[in-house]
Amino acid sequence: MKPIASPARAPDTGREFALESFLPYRLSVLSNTVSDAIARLYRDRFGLTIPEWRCMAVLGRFAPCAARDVAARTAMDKVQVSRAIAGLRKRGLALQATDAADRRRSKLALSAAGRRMHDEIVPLARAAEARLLAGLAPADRAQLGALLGKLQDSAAAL
Amino acid sequence: MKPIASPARAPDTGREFALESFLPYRLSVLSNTVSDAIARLYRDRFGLTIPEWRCMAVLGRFAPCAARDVAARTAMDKVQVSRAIAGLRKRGLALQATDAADRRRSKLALSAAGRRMHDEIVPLARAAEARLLAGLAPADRAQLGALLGKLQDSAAAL
DNA sequence: GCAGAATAGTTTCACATGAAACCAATTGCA
DNA sequence: TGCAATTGGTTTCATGTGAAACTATTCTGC
Repeated sequence: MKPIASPARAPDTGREFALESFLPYRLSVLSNTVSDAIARLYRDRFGLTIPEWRCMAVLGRFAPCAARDVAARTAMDKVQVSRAIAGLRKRGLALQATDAADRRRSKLALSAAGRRMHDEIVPLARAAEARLLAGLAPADRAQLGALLGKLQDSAAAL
Repeated sequence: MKPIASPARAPDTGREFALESFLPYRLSVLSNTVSDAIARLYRDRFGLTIPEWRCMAVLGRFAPCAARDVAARTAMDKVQVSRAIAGLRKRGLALQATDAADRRRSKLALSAAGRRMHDEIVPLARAAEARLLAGLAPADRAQLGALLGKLQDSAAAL
């Protein structure tokens, strides 16, 4: 039997359960395919993991802010954020200070080197996204965004 | 600062990089949200992991077949399949024999108990999918399927 | 027909990841 | 005021996961 190139999209007969057209499965496969490609880019060119990149993206836009704010904006938990920030700091890409107003909190920001890397990655990330969307007409893209939003709301309510 | 309930979908200004509207990020968050909900269902009610459920779904439809066929149809690698099948066998849900025509290959199938569990899960899985799609008109659903297909093709080509 | 390459599947090992424990600081309220 | 509960963040520990090694079998081509 030949390997199956990409998840087939056969119509479901109703009687048999067709995994390949089951939405949770399709989302998982798609997300993994995309994440693998993106992760390779960040890793090979910049030595970053996806959690590190997410933190960098948030700090690039909202610094200075606390780790809990980064967590809220990246859909990661505080442990993931703590480790990702530790990784960025170890390479001199992020800076951490304690917030004087509330000494439990940290004040996080990108270093100059981190900002440079961030500014270098952003266009590459946009380009990868553009390749992903290349086959879609502008109206399709808008529709896609709306549909993903609705699905996210339904999924959160499950 | 308040926690952010679900990934916001603010329009991108172009200058700043908006993680929350970055397609790979949105797909990852959505897929994780859905997978978590689905995984909880399988685990709490049936003690199955998602890889185990995927194998069960494929065996329910295509048995008897070899592990490599299961791998091709589930987008998992052979290690994941091996472990998932081991888990199913340990609980008497799957049966394994060696293929007489090619003694490297295995002949996998569901046991009677495995078939019963499968037939019990399928309607629940369909119901969960239906809840996920509840907010979408039939035309939207068709459109969603088409868009996910195009994205999958582009992503595989990255 | 046999030596080397390829394939199917399992196991091992090292590392990543998540849950829970933990420390420090702040808040709430009796 | 003071002390229990909460919050922010890190660390520990136990488990899950992936890459590579390994075994067994079959294919290839000389």
